[in-house]
Amino acid sequence: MKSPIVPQNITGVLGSNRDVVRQHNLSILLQMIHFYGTVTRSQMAAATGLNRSTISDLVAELEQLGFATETVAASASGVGRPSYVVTASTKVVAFAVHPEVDATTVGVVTLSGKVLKTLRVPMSESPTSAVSVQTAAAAIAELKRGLDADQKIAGIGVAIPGQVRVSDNVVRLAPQLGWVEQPFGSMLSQVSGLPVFVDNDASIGCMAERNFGAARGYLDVVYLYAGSGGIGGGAIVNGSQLRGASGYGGELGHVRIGGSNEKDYSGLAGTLESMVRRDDLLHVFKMFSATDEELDVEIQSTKSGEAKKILGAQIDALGAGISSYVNIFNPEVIVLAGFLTSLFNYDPDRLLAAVKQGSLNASSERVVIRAGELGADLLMIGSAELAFKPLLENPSAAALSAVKKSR
Amino acid sequence: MKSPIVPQNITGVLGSNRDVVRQHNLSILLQMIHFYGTVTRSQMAAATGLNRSTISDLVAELEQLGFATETVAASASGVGRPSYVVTASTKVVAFAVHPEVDATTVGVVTLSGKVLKTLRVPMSESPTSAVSVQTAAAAIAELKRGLDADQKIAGIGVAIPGQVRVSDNVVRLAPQLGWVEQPFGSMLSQVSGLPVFVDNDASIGCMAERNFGAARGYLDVVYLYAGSGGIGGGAIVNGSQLRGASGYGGELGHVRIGGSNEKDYSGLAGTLESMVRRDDLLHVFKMFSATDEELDVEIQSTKSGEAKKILGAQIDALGAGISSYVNIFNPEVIVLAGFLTSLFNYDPDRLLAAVKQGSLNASSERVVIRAGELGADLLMIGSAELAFKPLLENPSAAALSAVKKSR
DNA sequence: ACTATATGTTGCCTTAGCCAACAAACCTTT
DNA sequence: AAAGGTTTGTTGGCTAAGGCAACATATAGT
Repeated sequence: MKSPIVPQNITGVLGSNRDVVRQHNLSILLQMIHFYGTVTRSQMAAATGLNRSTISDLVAELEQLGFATETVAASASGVGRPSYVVTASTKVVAFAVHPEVDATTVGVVTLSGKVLKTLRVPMSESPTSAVSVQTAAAAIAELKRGLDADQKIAGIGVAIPGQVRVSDNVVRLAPQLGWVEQPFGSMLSQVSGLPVFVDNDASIGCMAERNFGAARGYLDVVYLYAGSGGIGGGAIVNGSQLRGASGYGGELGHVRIGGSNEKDYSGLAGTLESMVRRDDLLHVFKMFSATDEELDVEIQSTKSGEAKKILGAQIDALGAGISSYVNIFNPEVIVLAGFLTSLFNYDPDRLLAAVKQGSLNASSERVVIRAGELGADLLMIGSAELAFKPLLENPSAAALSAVKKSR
Repeated sequence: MKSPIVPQNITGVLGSNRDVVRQHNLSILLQMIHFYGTVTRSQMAAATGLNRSTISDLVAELEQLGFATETVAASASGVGRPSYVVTASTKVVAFAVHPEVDATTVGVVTLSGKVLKTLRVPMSESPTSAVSVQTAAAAIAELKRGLDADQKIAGIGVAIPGQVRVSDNVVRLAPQLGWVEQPFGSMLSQVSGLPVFVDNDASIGCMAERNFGAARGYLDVVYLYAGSGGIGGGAIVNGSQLRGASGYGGELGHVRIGGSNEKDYSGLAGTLESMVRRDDLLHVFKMFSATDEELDVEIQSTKSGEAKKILGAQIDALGAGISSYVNIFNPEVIVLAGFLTSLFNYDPDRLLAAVKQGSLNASSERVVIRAGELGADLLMIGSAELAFKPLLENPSAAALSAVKKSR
């Protein structure tokens, strides 16, 4: 979208006034307690540069809004009067939804970042979007029953294995699920009565690892996830998520890295996804399906020459792909997830060598490759973040839904 | 660099106070007149949402700082009292420096975006960094003599054909010039007594096209420039320049797109730069050296079958590269510069087809490919922007140097 | 117990931007 | 030419968010 060149502030307006200052400061403090879990008032003052009295006032407002809780310091450590400890409220929650071919997973996550509960609803066949919406809505209703009456709901975040137009929450294409142009967001919003935020699963994973996991606090991150459905990616550029004009950015699996004519799940030839395939490994190990853990055991213990050959080729291809991303993004850290972790662990030196070989010296000299940390909670935490985002950006304007108890 | 997850504001501090508001508003208004040249006070009020009286006050401060000039409307158009017209001062200038193998170009650019004068100093041999610094300093001294005594200098911006560590203005590697680890910024700063800002030429070109040229106002841009020294690139992600952790980001020419073993100027195989080579075209046209204009004439008028074959292959390779960038960045616009413009114009349909073929449908559906607009002034304007940036971000704290007239 | 240190609280102050009324400059209509 | 309508600039006073300084409070060390 065309827009003024001048940077806008958080309100989307160019000018700042006192209201914007207040909003910004509330937002900063709420983000601090959200991301770090527990922060003392003195830490807040030090980090923000704001006056003690101002912090006091702001925290009081956050508490009144129901987002924060103040407690006296549990254990006093150090000289001086102990500072109050501020914690994110457990009374504010968001739902997370993750539709897959064989199951739809739904969870409740608190503003304090804790996954309260997850429900995995197995599917006998790949669900249509309508079925998936019904399934999700039912699971959410079920989870709602487990909430207290005084809890507030920020909304629903949805992680889709496919391309999502973020502006209106439409799934453009999810090859595995067979969805094309499905307005998942409005469908689920209609049924649930809650605000819904939809995004690509790998983008969500990237953001979650940046906010709470292996890439925590880094400003420039490349994230690669590989599962049975192919390779997805995400990137953090200068601290903000790479989205692109419509939200389709970060498709790092669909980048051409070789001359091969082998096609990937989206029909593109010679891409990273076409050369690093989970199915090829399952095949050589004669497995029909396997969890990442089961596959990892096979990979790390294999004695098969053919398996070693395939692993080597996949590591080289992954290295070539990563080296391109090193040249493009000059990231500080590259986070690998899914079975890419197994490839990395199988022969880290070979992967690093392949990366070095394909990238410019200066760009690659300080880059770190590591595995994702969030495991099973990754997409639950990440999807919930989508719903928390508006609240974090403007706490005093947040419109939360109450939990209506069914009688 | 590791940092708090919470977004910082323009001061680099987390908290906002009244000073920050003032700084932000001054910055916004100065950016408006800088980028748009001439803005009325009523336009400012409409764009920023600030009150008329506030705009009046802010503009008065900018005028007092010497950055803006207010004039009564030249031609009144429309009902109502005509609004004052605010213009960027021509009294504030920056120098631009562009070292190349065969020449060093130096220019003066005003805050209003006008290139006052350029000096091209031809070189008999590729200059060392020391020689280049001396040449640039001499040219700057020469240009200074043409300035008025009441003009102020913001600094010097330098565009380097190579990788630059932006944090300390060190040229890490400039293959054509043969420079390795040259602290060009501090060297030139020492000699000239002015603040110096160094960056990669393609990154600067990208930023210039975004601020003043073909990508003006877009939030997501991919820029590709090809000259005799290879292919450089840049990207704008969500409105801000892709820099990477150390400033080496955006090396879009060094991304592997094919299985070829042909190496590029940085020794990497199968990259875009290795497959789209200006030299190959010069060779087929039996030219030893040529300007982009001369080469373009040959390209558009050639009847040679071999030339057509090479052109076709290069267009396909360029299309493959662009399609990767479409998948990665989901940009709104792709700007081509240097002789890539000629490739595009030779057969736009073929290039577009190659891009479509290699990219995901959703990502490529709205992307526009166009030629750069800024021509010869590109790097002068862009480099000067580097020097203007601190001033634009914090007008009231800007420390400008006076023009000391030699007697 | 006393001191040093760090943090919370309180009341007052400063100031950027807002507001409303009025003035000024333009266009249109009579 | 005068009157009315419209838009913008100017002025004086107002509002409120954050700073400040003094004091209160809670810890550690001696």
